[in-house]
Amino acid sequence: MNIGEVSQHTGLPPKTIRYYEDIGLVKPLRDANGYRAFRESEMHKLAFLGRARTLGFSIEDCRNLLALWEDKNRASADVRAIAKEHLAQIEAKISGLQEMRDTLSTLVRDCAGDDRPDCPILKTLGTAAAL
Amino acid sequence: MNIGEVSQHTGLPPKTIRYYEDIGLVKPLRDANGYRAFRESEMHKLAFLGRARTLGFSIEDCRNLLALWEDKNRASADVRAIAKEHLAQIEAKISGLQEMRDTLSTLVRDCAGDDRPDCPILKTLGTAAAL
DNA sequence: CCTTGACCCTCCAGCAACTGGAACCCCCAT
DNA sequence: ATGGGGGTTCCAGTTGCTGGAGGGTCAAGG
Repeated sequence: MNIGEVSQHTGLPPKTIRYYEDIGLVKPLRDANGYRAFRESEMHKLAFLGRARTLGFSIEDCRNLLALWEDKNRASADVRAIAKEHLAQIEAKISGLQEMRDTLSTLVRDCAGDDRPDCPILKTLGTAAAL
Repeated sequence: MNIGEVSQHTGLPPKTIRYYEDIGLVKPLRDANGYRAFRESEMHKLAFLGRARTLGFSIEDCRNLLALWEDKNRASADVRAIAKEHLAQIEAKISGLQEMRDTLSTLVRDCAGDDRPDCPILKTLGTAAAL
């Protein structure tokens, strides 16, 4: 399978697939002409990676998850630990963003948004320690 | 004021302050010895920047907000537009993360997390199209 | 006067995870 | 042979800093 076909099947752009090869996540064979030749198994790995990435796992997490995926003797606890840690990070990120959102939406609500120069948003950014 | 003092007052690391000068957000004077000499106004700008950044505004947004802040004739509508746009992006990010969280927490919940190799997390990553 | 330590300076490299572009090769159809 | 749509490599840029090397400056203490 050429890179284009793999790209279609996995939804990953060719650039990304090449990048994943660069950093050692997949190791496709090569045709005589130098084209990458992906086996089914490589494609499945890439699909796996795509899904793990949409769940927000870092590349390093993906590398570990992939190794566990390939390891028939792995303990599910290992996988779970990675996922839990990641989940905690996501939750932290969510609450950080929610705080931002709350502050910002208050500011936006209080801002007339007209032609006058008076603006609570700038006022807050200029003086508030309450951020 | 030297950079260290400004750093203390604003909470921004010196490296960051130098970086902000690099990209033209502040323009401190220089002492004879080459040290940056910040005026009050520069420090206020940096404090402003720090707060805008904790609200998640991009550097480019900050640049615009700063210009508006300095412009006594600005219309609050301009500021509000930037803030609203940013708010929308934050909300998009939050809901993306919430989706991740929901999927992940289901997976983590369903994973025994013991010594056995059977793991619903890897199973899902390996096969699910439902991501 | 010299040293020590805490400042400060510049410049270069690197992080994450790609993405864009240049310059080139390859293969098939017309 | 020519055109178009693959593929290849390598280099640079993105965002917003951060770390480190290698060096100058300043104030205090011996």
